[in-house]
Amino acid sequence: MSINLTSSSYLVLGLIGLRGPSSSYQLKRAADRSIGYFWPFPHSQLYGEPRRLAEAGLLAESAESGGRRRRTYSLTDKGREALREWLREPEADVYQIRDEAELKLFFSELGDESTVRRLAEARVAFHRGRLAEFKRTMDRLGGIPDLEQRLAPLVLGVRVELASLAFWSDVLEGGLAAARARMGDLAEALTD
Amino acid sequence: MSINLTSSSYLVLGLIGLRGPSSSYQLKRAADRSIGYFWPFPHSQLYGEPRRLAEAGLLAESAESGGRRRRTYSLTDKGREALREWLREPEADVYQIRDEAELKLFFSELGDESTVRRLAEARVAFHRGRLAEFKRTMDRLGGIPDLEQRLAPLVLGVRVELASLAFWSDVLEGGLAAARARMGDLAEALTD
DNA sequence: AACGTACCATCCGTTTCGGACGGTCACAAT
DNA sequence: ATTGTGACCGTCCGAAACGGATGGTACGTT
Repeated sequence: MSINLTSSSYLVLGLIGLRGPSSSYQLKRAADRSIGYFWPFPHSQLYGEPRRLAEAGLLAESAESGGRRRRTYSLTDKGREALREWLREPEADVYQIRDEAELKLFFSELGDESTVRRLAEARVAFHRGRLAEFKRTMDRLGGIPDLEQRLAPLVLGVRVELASLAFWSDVLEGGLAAARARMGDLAEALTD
Repeated sequence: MSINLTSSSYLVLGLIGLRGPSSSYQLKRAADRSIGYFWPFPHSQLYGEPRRLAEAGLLAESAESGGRRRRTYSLTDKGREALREWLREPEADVYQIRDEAELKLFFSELGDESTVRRLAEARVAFHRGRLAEFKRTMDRLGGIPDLEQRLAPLVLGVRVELASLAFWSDVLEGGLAAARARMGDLAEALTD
């Protein structure tokens, strides 16, 4: 009856904790607009995982209405407790960045001379796009009070995106050497 | 005979392109110290993928010596061409961040009041550690000339890590509101 | 000769992925 | 009334990724 919970399990539990009773589709929608940026999650998992959690007693499942095959899940006490326990632990095991652009950058000496410049152009546009998306979300949620926590990962996201954008802009303007020169003081950051 | 090449395929091709003929084990070593930071890659793939690429004619395979089951792979012309073509395309399909800490941050309102602070403490230490690692690598490679390209992803990594560290430090010092206030000017970045 | 340790390769059960497919509902145009 | 359309919704399944367990080799040290 006891299953092992992954970060993805907690994503599901947490989303339901924040939203209240939800169907898989609603979870997918909610994830796409928020935490999906920091934890990619294929929609098919949003159907499988809740079922697993329901079997383990962490969620309550209620099937529904006529032709619709929709199921609604809600947190049980056990589920809420599991979530709290996870949050009590400040450890975060998973931290992964997977960026094909950095792959191309690393191998750029195997291409021609325009490789880096063209890559930088594309990446400046890309990160601008992400920032614009983040801004839209922040503007949409900005007015609502007591949202500091849900906005927080977005704030971190913006700061990371600004750093990436600055890097690629520097590459575009002054090449790799410039991007390195404007890196900031590493030694200082380490001794504070 | 034609297989579909993933980013991971190009990681293998590229690594061999940079290093010259290499065994799987050498690739694993090389990846761990460099590009592995930006493209997680389980060691078992470093044995399977080259074989696949050899079957497709992109790598040449040479088995070796006595008891050792070691195989050495080198780029064929076809492999080198595939790599160049990939580099010619500035598009980068994959960009994923997967950070369990951001998950906990997003759901922090479901925990107790100390959740965010404790998380921030742990994360400051974590990102300091990553920066220290990056610094060691940069110092080790810093002296060698003509390494600008291979250092570049590391430079981006440092800049991103500095941004993350700054975010969590701000949270620690002034809470989420402070972290948001010191976010930098989003509108400005978007209009440049 | 025995030991320790780095080096090296494979296997295999499990999880994740993502796209294809198929169905339902509300509403509007015909 | 019928058809159309687009959003809504759920499942399946083959393929790929994952990562830990296992087991062997080379080589220097004691």
